[in-house]
Amino acid sequence: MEMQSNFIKTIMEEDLASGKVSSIMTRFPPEPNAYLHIGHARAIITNFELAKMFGGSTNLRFDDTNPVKEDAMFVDAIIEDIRWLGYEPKQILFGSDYFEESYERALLLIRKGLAFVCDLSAQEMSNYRGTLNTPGKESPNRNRTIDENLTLFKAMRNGVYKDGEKTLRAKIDMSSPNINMRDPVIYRIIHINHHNTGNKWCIYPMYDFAHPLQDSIEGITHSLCSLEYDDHRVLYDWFVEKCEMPHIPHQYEFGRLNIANTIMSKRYLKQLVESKLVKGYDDPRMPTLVGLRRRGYTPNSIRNFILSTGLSRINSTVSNEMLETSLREDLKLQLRRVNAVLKPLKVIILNYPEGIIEELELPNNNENEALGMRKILFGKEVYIDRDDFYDGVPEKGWKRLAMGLEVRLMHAYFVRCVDVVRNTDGTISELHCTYDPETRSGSGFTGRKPNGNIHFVEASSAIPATFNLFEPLLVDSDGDRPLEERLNLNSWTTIKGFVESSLKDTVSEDKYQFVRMGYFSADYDSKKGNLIFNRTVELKSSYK
RNA sequence: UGGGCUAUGGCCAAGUGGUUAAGGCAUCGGACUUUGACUCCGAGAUCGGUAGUUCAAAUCUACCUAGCCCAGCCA
Repeated sequence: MEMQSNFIKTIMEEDLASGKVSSIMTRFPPEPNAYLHIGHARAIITNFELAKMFGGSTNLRFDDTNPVKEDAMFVDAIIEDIRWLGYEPKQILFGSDYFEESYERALLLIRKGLAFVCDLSAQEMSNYRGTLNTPGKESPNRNRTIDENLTLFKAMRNGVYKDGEKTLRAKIDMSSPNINMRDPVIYRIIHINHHNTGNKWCIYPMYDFAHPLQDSIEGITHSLCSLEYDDHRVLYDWFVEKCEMPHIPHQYEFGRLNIANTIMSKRYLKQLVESKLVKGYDDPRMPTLVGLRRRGYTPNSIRNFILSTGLSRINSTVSNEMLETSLREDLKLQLRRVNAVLKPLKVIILNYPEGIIEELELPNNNENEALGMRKILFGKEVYIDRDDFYDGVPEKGWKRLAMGLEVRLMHAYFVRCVDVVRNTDGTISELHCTYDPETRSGSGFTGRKPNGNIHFVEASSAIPATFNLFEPLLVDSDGDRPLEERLNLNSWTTIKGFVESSLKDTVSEDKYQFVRMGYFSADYDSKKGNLIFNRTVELKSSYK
């Protein structure tokens, strides 16, 4: 799938055409403090695809300027996720790689009289900032001499002060209607071990200061971020200019992508994991990339999904069906279409000879010959899905089995239900059917039409398997209701059934289309002798 | 009477003054079908509102309305 036209692509084309830039360089700048989710996928895919489209490249840069919130453990996880999606960063870098240069640029700002050391406490600074409707007041320390600022800032770096005791602030405009311009803090004091730089630093640059510098140093041409940074762009440009950065990057904002009924906030995902409502960040119900992967989503399906949603300056919410459609389309021609019975109902074929097992040949994927043929078994006892039998008189239009009706067991024979055997409590224990040898698939029989086609698994060779079926974690999209009330208590169902014998060597992450049932992927816990499949998505169905 | 951003069918989204406003998802018809799948046909918007500019506007202007973001020493 090609990336469709969007405003950023247009900007890049124009910049290239006008000579404003000679090549495209983008970056994906995650903060290493959480697992990546499908929302991040939009940023990753957009940055990489856009650069690739114009022959440019993309850096992965960990935005690790706040050691109190970040953790090295996420670094490897994020790299792994990006590679899984199929992208290779030109370079893997850290914001902390630039601490020395950031410091030098801060010194430059001070020397130019554009930054000062401020003694205000966090609370005082908040009071001085003013409000959305009223201008702020200037810090009493705003007019310190350049020499004094230099001395103080160096002392900050040297660990003379405690956390929060002083900050370095840009000197801009306390009455600006844009609050970001009201003398923003650019360095704060944090005495804590940093995952990369250890205890080398006790002052850390703020995002607004660090980011434009990082972009400039790396030669980023188009720095893409989300809409809420729109108000920060003027500050971004201010730092690039005032710090006299030789390369001038430009920031462009685009909207975030949300999926209906899916919450992606870190706080929420963490809450789900810590309260054990899910089994971890890679729980197949989670919108994390590790969760989607475990569920069975492919990198290509995620990429196509993201590209199909387009890109604009609107925070959009698309339905989950778009993601599901991408998965089906990706896998449709790639996978073997095999038989699995999720809710087994035994069928005895009364007139089929005892002790005979025959082999039936069929295509692995009737839309893709390249996948070849395989054999399945058929015998006197088979399993069909309970949902394929209607206990009673079905409405007309029913296209499966019921007492007295005849259906085709796909690629085998027509069978007619002649008896329903029940347990003492009235539930069905097994079905008795008869088959018609003349209706063997491939024989060219056209004498009559069956009442539908259902799949089956031969009983003696069937391999027991566990199936995990999922529903959304949330039951509705009413964001105003408390989370606890929105949780779907049936989001995970485990059932046991059978798969055809050809699946015996299935290994973790193997994927199949189970005929009429959907796309499934072998779970990480699946192993020979104990097959476990996650249902990634169901097949579409017009049956109500 | 703070600032910024946005507004095209149910959900996304092309479109940047000029034939019947792309496409995808969803929906509803119909054909086909050894997956109620797939595939194939067909159906639906006058572009937030109003008033202007123009021979001509979703595209320009003004005003209005609605939604989102901003007052971390978070990113």
